[in-house]
Amino acid sequence: MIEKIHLSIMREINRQGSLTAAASSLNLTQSALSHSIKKLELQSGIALWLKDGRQIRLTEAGNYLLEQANRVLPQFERIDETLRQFAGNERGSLRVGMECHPCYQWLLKVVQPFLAQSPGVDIDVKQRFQFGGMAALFNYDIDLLITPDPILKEQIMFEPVFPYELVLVVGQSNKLSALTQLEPADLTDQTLLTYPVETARLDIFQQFLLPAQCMPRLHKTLEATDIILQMVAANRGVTAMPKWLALEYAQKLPVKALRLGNSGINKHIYVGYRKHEQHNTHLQTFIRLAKQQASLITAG
Amino acid sequence: MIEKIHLSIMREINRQGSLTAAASSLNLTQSALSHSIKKLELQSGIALWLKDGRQIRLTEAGNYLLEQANRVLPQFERIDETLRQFAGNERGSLRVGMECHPCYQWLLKVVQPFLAQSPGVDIDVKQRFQFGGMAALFNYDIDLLITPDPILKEQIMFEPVFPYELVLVVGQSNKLSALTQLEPADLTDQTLLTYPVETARLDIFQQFLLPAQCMPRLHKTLEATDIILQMVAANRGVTAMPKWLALEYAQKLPVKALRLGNSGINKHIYVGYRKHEQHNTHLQTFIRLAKQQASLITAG
DNA sequence: AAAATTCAATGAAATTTAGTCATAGGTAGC
DNA sequence: GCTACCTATGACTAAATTTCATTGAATTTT
Repeated sequence: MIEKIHLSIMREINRQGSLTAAASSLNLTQSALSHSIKKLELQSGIALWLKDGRQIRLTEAGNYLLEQANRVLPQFERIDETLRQFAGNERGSLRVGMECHPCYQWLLKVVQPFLAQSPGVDIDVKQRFQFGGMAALFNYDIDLLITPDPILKEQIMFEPVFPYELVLVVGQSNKLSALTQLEPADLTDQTLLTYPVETARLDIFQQFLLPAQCMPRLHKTLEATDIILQMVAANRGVTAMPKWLALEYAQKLPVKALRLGNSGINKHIYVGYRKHEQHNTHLQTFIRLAKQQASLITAG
Repeated sequence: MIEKIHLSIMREINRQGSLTAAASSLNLTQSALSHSIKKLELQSGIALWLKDGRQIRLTEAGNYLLEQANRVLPQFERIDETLRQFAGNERGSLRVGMECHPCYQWLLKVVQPFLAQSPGVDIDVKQRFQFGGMAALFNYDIDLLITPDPILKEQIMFEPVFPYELVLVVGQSNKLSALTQLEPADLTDQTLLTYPVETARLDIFQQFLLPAQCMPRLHKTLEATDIILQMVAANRGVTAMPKWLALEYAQKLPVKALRLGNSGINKHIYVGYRKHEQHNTHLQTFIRLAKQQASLITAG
């Protein structure tokens, strides 16, 4: 069986033109090389060199093997180089899971500087999970989970990244837009638009409507944030979203952000990761950039 | 540095799902494999597997290396297979040199059965030599030389392949076509068409005209046999070629073959090869087929 | 033409490397 | 909690690679 060293020998003898020179270039004695090639030819059952006196000429088979050496060896060299990059943390990938639909715009603002800073590191964003984000984190389907609802577990570390207030967004022609602050009962004759996830994961239900045993007149689900906002602007319904995002939309569309309850619904976005990976450089770089971006938003 | 064995280990652990199974599949003990991978991870300075209890999961770097293993190892397997073919004489190439222009048609009839019989062996035909066919043979530019003029040398073996008579081909409207046999003087008012080689290599000069101190009225050279024959048919000149080839053309064109001198010019085509390669299977196969084809022609 | 130099091959010895054995510590399943 | 199975580890061993010392042959130099 041909080994890598055999390919190296073929290439080096060809490059150097003599056994002695090839040997020293391979950090071997001439004797070792002589033994090696003899064994190789014996094992493969075929002459690779024609030796006339001290002249060395490749046989056909030898020439073939040389070609292969020049083809295969660079592949090993690239593997070595890439592995060195992995070891030096210059290469890798970060699989980010998102359980926070409206955070997508913000995530984009984190990904950009991250990619610029770590040229060898790829980012993959997943938004659909068969058994939820936590399971995906456990199963190594993702490395980082962005969620407003951390679940405390022994193995998983959660860090708050930025605080936000959940507000209700209504169209300017909606009668509610006259108010500055809402009570649960205000929604009973409204159409509520949300992402298509279980109500258990919608804070507008969990923290606002259900405690007061109120329900909206109608609950419709939509995939795309932009479309939801268009609907709200047309007064076809109302929706809940982080205040910072609502304010962004309010600049472009005739919508208004209203506080939910007396003191508002205040939450945090968290990032979670497997505890034993807390020293993963890429992970921490990402979190640092995420916090940085978050502070820009909350400040603005 | 990554070695082939490391790639094999990556692939086998992935295939088998456990160290123990991979070890036995590699004909190693579990211990040996454990030692190996530990050393590999230590040397490359990077974890390739995450081991949680008895579960094994690849790290990113490990996954990368696995991909490379699945890409590179098959290349080794192909090299091994090809080398085995070389060793079993099922593969190789034969570089044939030709110093006999009209033999080309005949060569094609030899090449065809050869390629069919030896699927792994390529044939390369060379017709132009910087320093002549013998030098090419010496320099390993060709393995076999087909020539009507063997030069006896210590290192080179020549074998006659088939006898032929050199005849003059004239157009049917040529006045010579009335004769059955020619004397040198008959050509003094003719245009002689030959291949563009030195007259020293043209038997019509060496063996017929020059001994009688005769010369044709005009000597024109042409590259292509077919064109020469067209010219002869149009009575624009005469040419010399082996009788068997002349007869083939006589069936398609209005030309006639005439004997040169009393008993004709009788020659042989020879094949020459380096003496120490007399046991080269492909060479001997080729020569056998060549003789076979020759006997078909001389019989017909 | 002789001498000196360079190169490759070889056998024996030495060294390094890889592999085995025996064993211990865990985890998963019953 | 028991059993079966898997991995890790240290000491030992076998095998392989490499070196050393030497020889013979081919080139080059003198």
